Amino acid sequence: MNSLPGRQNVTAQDVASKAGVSRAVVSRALSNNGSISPATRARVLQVAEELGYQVNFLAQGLNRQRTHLIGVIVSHISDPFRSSLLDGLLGEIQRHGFQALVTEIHNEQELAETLRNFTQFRVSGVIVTSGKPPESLVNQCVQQHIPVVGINRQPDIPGVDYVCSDNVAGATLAAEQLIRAGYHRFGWLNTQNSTWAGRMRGEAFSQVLQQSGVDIEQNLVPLIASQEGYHGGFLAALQAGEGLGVFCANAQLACGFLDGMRKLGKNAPEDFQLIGFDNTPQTEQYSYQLTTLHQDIMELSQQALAHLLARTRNPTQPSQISWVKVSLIYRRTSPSI
Amino acid sequence: MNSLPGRQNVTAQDVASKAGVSRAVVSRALSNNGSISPATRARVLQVAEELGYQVNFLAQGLNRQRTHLIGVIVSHISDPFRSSLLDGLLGEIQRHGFQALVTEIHNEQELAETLRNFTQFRVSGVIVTSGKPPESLVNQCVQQHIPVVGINRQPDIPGVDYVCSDNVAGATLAAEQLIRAGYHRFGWLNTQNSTWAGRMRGEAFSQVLQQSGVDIEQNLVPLIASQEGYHGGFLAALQAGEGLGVFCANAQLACGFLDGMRKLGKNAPEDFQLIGFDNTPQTEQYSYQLTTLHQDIMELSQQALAHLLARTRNPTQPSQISWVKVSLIYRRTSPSI
DNA sequence: CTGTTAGCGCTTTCAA
DNA sequence: TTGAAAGCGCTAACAG
Repeated sequence: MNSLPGRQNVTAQDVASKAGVSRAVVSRALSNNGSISPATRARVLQVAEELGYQVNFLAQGLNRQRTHLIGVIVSHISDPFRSSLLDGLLGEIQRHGFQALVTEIHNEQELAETLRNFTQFRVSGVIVTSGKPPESLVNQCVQQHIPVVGINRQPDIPGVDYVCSDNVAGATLAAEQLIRAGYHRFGWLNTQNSTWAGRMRGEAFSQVLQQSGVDIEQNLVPLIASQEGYHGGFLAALQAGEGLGVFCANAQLACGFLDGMRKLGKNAPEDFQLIGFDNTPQTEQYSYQLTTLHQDIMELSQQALAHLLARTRNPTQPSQISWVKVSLIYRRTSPSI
Repeated sequence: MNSLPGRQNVTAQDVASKAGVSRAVVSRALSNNGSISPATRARVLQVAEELGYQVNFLAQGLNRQRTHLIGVIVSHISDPFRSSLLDGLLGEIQRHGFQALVTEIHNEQELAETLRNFTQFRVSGVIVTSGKPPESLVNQCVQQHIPVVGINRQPDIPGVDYVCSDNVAGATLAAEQLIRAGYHRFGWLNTQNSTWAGRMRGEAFSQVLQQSGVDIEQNLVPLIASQEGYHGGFLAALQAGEGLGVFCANAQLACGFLDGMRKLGKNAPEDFQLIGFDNTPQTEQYSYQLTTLHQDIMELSQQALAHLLARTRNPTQPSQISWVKVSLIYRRTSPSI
């Protein structure tokens, strides 16, 4: 062995020396970029292996002006849907040979800082699953040819691609199902400070009901939770009247609402019906069995990566937006008819 | 404005030129490292601000041989406890001014690759929440002075620090509570391929029972789930006999078990009692109200970071291990007496 | 096909 | 206190 014990790190130069070639050849051998004879290539690879050579990504990135890093902006990852989405995204990111730089934000200012930090690492792309990035910063990314894609965000920044679940289709399925179940009075459950996706679902629900002849002034009851998540839904149950067909903006609110109603001695589907959104693992559990709209996380993740890669190839192409199909999963709280 | 529109990126040289100083001075101004007169410092900072200068982390890292990145190895992040832990870790990592490189692994081989990739980015530290890193690779980290800390891992690699919830204390609390509740027959629910932490909880439970005079051959029933998570617990309920005081390795199994029992028409605490581990948000919900051992995620995360920082200062110190206190949260499935 | 060379952008001795 | 200069480790254009 000629690797000294205290040796910090083996570099391309070390490999070059031992293989009797120049640094450049080593670079070519490892990146199969630039011509090199199969024989030397093999020899270099062999030596690299022996020496346990690992490319220094910082040096590489500094040169290429780009790393194999993808920045992911998330929030509230202990929320089941969000952690499932992150799960899906990480899978796709890694499948494509990237590594994820994940930052959890708590407000828009952190989002801005994060975006800056990402560019300082010369990431290959940014995925935003939470918050709304300031347009000026996004433009800086665009200028630096760093693709940005938003998931379930309002698609309104030029140069950014979006992938969203088809909220309108989802709301339509929900409305139709509740009408089919014979309901004439409806509830729409959402938090006070809803995301864009949540609001969109509510508006579409209302619109479909109206188109079906429902007097929404009289017969569509807004149930506005003063806080997010399970607890918000639980408390909102106190506001709920009798015999509603309820559509809910997300799974956590829905589970909370269901439990809140149970505490009041009412249950679905006997006393009301309930359709949630997201189809998180919890909604399937025996104690909930919530009828819910399934968001296709695999598809969302795949589309997100596809957009990043496409825009890497063609940075100036017009903003793309894909709507991902949702499907209604019939369970106990609003059974199939 | 003298920043050209198509300008790729403003560098320290740009700032230096405009401020009429050398690159070196700019570096000093921004890192307050090396002496510099307050006046020039202020001027440089001012100019940097105007030009919107951002340090190139790749160049910086290449020089310093270290980035402000911390690698985090996770798995199954859609699991509630794991996503909560990741949440806590990200919070701590960011609070200390680092960014998280998160990789989800599915087997030990991916773990090894990930560890390599982390070192290729010259991370400041590695946190392992899943899997068991090969000792040889960890040693390479140690040699390169990259601190490694394991969370809830078996503490057996020299040079690695560990932070673990106090499983023995938890199991003891559970055993005592079930005994206090008057049980003479007990169940221990775990998955077939358990983590080290899970096994440890089971062994401690058994031991405490034995010390309390329970004939564990006769009266400690092992309930071994053939799969992980909620579903595993659900199916395991079929094996469960009557009138057991059950302790369970984690929250997901416990929720599944509870639901499985309910499906069989049995409920806690009437027909059996159940104590889980983890205190995930779900265990608190109205439909579960699971008595459970709380893992202090904030503390786990803080200790993990503390170890990383300590070892950064003193890379060769002996392996440290901190046991984090757990507490029993009394809820319906095994009420306080 | 291979080697030489000139950087990528920053930090850090070492003199001045 | 400041500047010059030597890298950190790698890539890519250009000759040979």
